[in-house]
Amino acid sequence: MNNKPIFIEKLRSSGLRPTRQRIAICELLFDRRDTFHFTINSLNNFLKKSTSEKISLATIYNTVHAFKKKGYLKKISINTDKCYFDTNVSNHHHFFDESKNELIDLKDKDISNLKIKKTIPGKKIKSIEVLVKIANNNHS
Amino acid sequence: MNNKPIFIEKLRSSGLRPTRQRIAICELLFDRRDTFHFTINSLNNFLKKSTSEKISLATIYNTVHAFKKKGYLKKISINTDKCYFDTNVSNHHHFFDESKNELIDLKDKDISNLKIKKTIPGKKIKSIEVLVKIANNNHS
DNA sequence: TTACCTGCAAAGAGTTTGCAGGTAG
DNA sequence: CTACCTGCAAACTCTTTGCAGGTAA
Repeated sequence: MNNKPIFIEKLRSSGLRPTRQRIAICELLFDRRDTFHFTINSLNNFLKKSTSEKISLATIYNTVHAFKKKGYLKKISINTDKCYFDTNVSNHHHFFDESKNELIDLKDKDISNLKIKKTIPGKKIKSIEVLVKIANNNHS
Repeated sequence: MNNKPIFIEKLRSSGLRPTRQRIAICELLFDRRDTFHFTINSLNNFLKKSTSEKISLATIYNTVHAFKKKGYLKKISINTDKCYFDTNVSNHHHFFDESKNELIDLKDKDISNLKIKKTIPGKKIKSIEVLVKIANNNHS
């Protein structure tokens, strides 16, 4: 499919100029049905394969951060030293497969209804994230 | 209170030599009723205040990692670029106060019973962590 | 005495920044 | 033409490592 015009419009309407690099990143990230999880480094590798032209690391950082600021991407925390990003910005949870260092989406319905019973005066809840770490059965 | 002999014994029984530095770190981390949350950097700052002698950063890293390996500390993930550690190694969850960049413990009873309904063949659950981000009411 | 530990400084990994040249509008 | 964007390299932050000297047992 060719969604390039859609991405150009998406960028433009966000106040981001639709440069070749940004369009290539959009195509890689958003031209798919499933959620896409990545680190800057893995994104760089994917881009090397999908685009003939080289996109500098700095540009990838810039673009990912711009997309995050625009709400197109979400940052996810794991006890790993890398930042993971997720193209699924809706409220959802994750499996983290420690055997493969890979994130898997969990839908809301995959988790029993979650209620936080404690409140802190003057503070409001911004988000609730559940991270379920998994590993191969034969793992120690 | 003076629990130094207890810490010396704790270290020794873990196969760690009870050096001045390690004892000072033990006293700061474990000589308290409450859970203590810290980053390497904040620990360094606390140590500067609590101990007259300087403890090098490398030693703090070594010691914290040794303690983590021994199960005395736990690493916690947050969408922040720093590593947080927790002296409460039991299974529990956290508030992360984005206004103060501060962790607060959530007891199991503070959260409704959590069930993961999805399974992945060949994988088993290693841990379940809930992170509830909070911020001041007046925050944007 | 010997194995282990500490402190320093250098090296690494991941990320950010400054700036000159390039490009969209 | 002008503001914005890219690529490079240098800088930065956090963490790890190598090694010489110090310390526990």
